[in-house]
Amino acid sequence: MTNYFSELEGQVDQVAKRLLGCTLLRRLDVNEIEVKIVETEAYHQSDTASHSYKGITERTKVMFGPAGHLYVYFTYGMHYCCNIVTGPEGEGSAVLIRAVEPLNNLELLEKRRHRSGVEVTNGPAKLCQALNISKSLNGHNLSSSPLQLKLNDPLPEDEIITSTRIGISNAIEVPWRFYIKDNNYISRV
DNA sequence: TGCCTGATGTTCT
DNA sequence: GAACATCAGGCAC
Repeated sequence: MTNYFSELEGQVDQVAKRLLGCTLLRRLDVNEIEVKIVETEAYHQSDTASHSYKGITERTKVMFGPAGHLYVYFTYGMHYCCNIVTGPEGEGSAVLIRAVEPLNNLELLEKRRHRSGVEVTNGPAKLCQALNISKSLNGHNLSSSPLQLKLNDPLPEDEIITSTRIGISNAIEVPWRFYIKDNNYISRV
């Protein structure tokens, strides 16, 4: 039996697509929150826009670790973003979770965000705030509580839209952003 | 409705 | 010392 996350060890852009439609289980106190991943972006060490491009540092070492772990970084002085580490150990690749769709406990998430509707989780820093993901979860193994990844059946190709990434200044032409067709929670069109 | 900018800290040069 | 995988509020149109 191979590792539960052996599917995450493939090409990072393929894994980014594979993660669409999968479920994240977040345990907050007594609540078990489920969200569906609806938008992702792939990052790889061969790619100038990636944190791992310049090699292993104290910050990026998690990206070079085994697949199925969480890479959380702090940015712009006030925001956290979370990535799922992919690829074989020693390769610096990860998938940024850009947007999720809440499947339960919506009121709790709205309360945490002081916002309602799609504004609760339609951005990488927004979903981290909603799910209380911060640096303490950096390097966390996603096969265990309090944050677990459930691999659902892969989505059919025609449900997935591919585009270039957003919010970055390098390698903006690389088409490594993926999202679910006709979903309200994607961050920008 | 849509652009512009301030907030704010970590990381790297 | 500058850049940064962002967000939300404010102001102009």
